[in-house]
Amino acid sequence: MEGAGNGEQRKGLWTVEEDIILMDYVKVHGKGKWNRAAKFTGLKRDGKSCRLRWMNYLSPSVKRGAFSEEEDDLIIRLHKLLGNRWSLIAGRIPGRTDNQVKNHWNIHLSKKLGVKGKYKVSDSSSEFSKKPEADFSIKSSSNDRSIPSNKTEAELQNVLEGSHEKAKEITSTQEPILTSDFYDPYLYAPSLMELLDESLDFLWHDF
DNA sequence: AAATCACGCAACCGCAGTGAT
DNA sequence: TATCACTGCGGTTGCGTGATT
Repeated sequence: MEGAGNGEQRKGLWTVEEDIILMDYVKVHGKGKWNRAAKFTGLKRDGKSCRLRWMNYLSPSVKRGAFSEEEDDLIIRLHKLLGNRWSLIAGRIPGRTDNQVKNHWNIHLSKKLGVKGKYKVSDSSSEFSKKPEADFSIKSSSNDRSIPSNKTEAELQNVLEGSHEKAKEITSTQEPILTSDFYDPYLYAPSLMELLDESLDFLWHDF
């Protein structure tokens, strides 16, 4: 891979200078091709590191600061439904990354809920507690936000498909909340979040 | 004031999936 | 069709910092 012949790779925390270099690169070339970004900028970081730094920290869509009660509540409920599918959960919480959600869960929420064992989600605690054999067959167009398959799959699909249409309606009449570059109507329409939240409610009573 | 501990966050690692050639 | 590069994800680790002793 890249970097193999590149002598020493820097590790650890990013410096301000590195951040600026990476941000400048993204400004000009856009996201993606992170390995090339690493080469092009001369950063002694590999592509994965550049990507992670951007996604988790530099991206303007990343919300900093403490999690709100609403976010906590949403995470708890989505985790109940989806298990440790952090990217999926984060995808439903505007401005939060999977890393943030994961950390927040492990540090705060798992304690709060008395979940035993770091990262462990008991098999029974999550309806969709992952495994490859499960049919995560429904894919959204833009990303791997697949939806677990089980008896509620169709319902969930309806929720999300309906949400998609509603999102278009909602977002077509309002300004994007965040920069267009990262704008995802699935995620950033507050009305949609409420809708999704309400729509999922019927799923919770089974748990 | 120094040492220790606990917590929180950022970053790394390994693997799997996907697309391009 | 096979291979490779790239991306994304979840789990884990390491470091910085504030609190406590």
